Amino acid sequence: MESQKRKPRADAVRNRELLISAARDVLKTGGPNASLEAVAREAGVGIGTLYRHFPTREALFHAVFSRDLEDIVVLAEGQETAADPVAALRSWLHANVALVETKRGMLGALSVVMTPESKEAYSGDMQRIKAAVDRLLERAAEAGQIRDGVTSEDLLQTMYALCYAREPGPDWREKVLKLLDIFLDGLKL
Amino acid sequence: MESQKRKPRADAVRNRELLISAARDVLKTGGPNASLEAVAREAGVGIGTLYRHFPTREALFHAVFSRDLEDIVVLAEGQETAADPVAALRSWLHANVALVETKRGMLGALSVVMTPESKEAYSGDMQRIKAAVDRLLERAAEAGQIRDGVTSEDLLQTMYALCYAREPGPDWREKVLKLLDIFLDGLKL
DNA sequence: ATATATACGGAGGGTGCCTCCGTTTTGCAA
DNA sequence: TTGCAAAACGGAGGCACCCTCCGTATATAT
Repeated sequence: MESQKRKPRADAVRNRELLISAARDVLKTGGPNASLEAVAREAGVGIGTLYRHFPTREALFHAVFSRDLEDIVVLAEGQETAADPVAALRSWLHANVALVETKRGMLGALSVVMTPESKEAYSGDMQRIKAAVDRLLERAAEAGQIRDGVTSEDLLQTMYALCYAREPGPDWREKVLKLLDIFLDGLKL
Repeated sequence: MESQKRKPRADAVRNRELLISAARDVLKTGGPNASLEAVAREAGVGIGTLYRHFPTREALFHAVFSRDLEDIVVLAEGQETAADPVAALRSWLHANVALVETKRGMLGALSVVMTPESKEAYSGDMQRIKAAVDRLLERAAEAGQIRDGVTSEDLLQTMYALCYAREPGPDWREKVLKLLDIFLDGLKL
């Protein structure tokens, strides 16, 4: 192996971190169309540096959210041994909504995640989430509690769609959960 | 009454129509973030003219879609006398999805409709749609076929959310209808 | 200490947003 | 008709953002 690699430069590592952190802030208020130049300014680096680290908007988003995605995965995997599969599903979805709520800007930004172009970039995390949710769905279907033929993708898409449909506001969570629960009820049988 | 009005200028009327027509084309391919300057170019008028006729992006969208909204309203009002309220609801929603499908660019653009800022501009058409759908919901609820406490806004929001969640593709309609039907099933009881 | 691979920054060219205002066109009345 | 004021036109201008490119700076390895 010619893995005679140099150690990564310290400034590069530092700047990357600064950018992610700045992006987190800017996305929070600016949503998915937030200005990347603003991110660079906030991070105190040149715009060129931003683009070198993250060639596309999606790449930056990915870096910002991969940790949050991690939380979601852990949550899903934690539910896998729960007694009531449907309740587990519901509970995971609710937790998920709550997470989206706290992240605010993430709400809009997450929609970017679901677009086909970025599917590839996210494949790693998404794969794990999908796998976990699929196991939950399968368990519930086997227990005869929900219809089958419903994929984790269906469920995730619906959840994010409902989150995304409504502007943040005082009754945001309440409304989203209401619609989500109706959907879950439709799943039963 | 001092309605001593001048006749509206011919060029103004003509340009307005050109703009709407150009906007329809540009939105079809460009989605909700399409360039307004492109619309003006396409229409062969100056950008200033566009902004004079339509002070905001929403105003332009409204002009473009008000005819389509009209179709939807007529559809809803036509269902009001149907025998089975739930079937009527489902049938209207399906027709609605089909309409969204044919309009393509409308898909994204419609999301603009649902944002709070534009609520006012749309109040006219939206009021009629909501009224019609509310009557359908009410009938179904009175017949004891669906839960109550669900508003037309809930339903519309969900439908548009599901339409919007998925990129157009070969199985677009199939998937959207699947999810929508699940939701409707959740409504029953 | 020096070389060189790496990374940095920001100028530059392109596009879009929206406003403002000098110029043109149009409807109406004389 | 002609004249004129109201109404509409167009696009320049100022600002922000996007993304690329490349001359300059710097960290690592020898």
